[in-house]
Amino acid sequence: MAIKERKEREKQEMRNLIIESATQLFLKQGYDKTSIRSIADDIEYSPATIYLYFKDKDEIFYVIHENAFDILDKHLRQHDGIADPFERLGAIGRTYIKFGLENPDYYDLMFIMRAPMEQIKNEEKWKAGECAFGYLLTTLSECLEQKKIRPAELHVTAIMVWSFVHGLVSLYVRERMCILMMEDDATREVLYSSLDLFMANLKT
Amino acid sequence: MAIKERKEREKQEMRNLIIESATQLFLKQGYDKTSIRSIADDIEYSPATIYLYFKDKDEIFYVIHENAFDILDKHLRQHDGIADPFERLGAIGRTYIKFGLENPDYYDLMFIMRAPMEQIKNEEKWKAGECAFGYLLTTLSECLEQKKIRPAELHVTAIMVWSFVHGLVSLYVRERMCILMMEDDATREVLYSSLDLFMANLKT
DNA sequence: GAATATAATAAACACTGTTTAGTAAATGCA
DNA sequence: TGCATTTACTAAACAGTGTTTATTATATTC
Repeated sequence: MAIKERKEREKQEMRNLIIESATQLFLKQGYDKTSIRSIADDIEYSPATIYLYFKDKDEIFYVIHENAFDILDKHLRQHDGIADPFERLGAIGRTYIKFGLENPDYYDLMFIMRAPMEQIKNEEKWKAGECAFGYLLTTLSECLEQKKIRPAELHVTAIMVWSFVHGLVSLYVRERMCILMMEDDATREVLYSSLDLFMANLKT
Repeated sequence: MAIKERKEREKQEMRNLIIESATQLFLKQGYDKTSIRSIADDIEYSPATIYLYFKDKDEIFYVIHENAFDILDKHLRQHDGIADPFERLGAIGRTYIKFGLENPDYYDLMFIMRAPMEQIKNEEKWKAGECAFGYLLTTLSECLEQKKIRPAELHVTAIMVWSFVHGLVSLYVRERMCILMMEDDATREVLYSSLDLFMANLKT
């Protein structure tokens, strides 16, 4: 019965085709403008076909969402080698911000958008997200252990750090940094200087 | 020619009627579900009539957006009496967070949503927003003058502070704090503890 | 080869924001 | 007062959206 396996493979290939097209369109023109019909056009199938492979639009973007978390995770883990946890924390922070500025659409989908949240709240609660957040927790608990930062409850510290970098990126991504009335390059410099100041304040 | 004045008044009344209805619907069911047709239904006029008073949906929500900034501004200014700028800063922070948690839809419209941003970028650049941000700048420059906080460039410091509180509120409002896997009350407590920790780190 | 299961789609449904063409009432002027 | 003009309003349409249903053509099973 190799036919069933082939069918399964073909089904997965079709799902991949849809995800690839959706990702490409999404990164090119954003979530709202990526309609089911535009994906269907792109892969040269009818819109209804897409619903044979995905429950709804959210399910498609939940897969992209998961992929984005994998990419961020790879970026952050590249600092695993840094022995000093405080230095590692700084590197993670810079990389997080860099990821957000360079992949605003991914960042939006992961941490700002409301759309595919129904999926996220179910499933293995934040699977991918827990991973990156877990990495922050481990790094911070090392910092606390070695008294590199002010003693405080681990989760409170983690939320403080995450909120700060998320605030930086999300205000930038959603164009609220225009209040600075600076050129884009100057604005980005303020962001990174702001991270340096934050880290200086954090240090014991 | 009192007729012209009456007509002008009636026009303004109609605009107010639309805004009131839109605000009420928006706060009850959010931006996306507040359609032009639902507003029209509510005020018992045809959808096309609304377009005689507002250019498009964005223009309606830009007015609500402005009103929301007025409300936030009033909340923040209530701490004008606090003489010590560092204490005042803490009070402003708490009030900012409280406003966000208690008015998530207003907060969303003001600092997260993409929708009525076209309007904001034009007009008297951030008029209302500059006001609240300006208040933060004054308070922080007093803190710097009196050496209550670590010396640093004013705008860098302001962005650090704003990003942090915005991060807190926006992660909460867009339901990313569920990563803590805590009850809502406990999560809110973490937020406020996180503010306390941030302020402690900020202090010289 | 006939019966069944699978894959794909055209067309429709119920929405959305917005525009256009046409109607009825209020106003300005003689 | 009577007529022309401006104003206020709307029904209907347009071009989209996500999603569902009924139907057709193909592939698989027996």
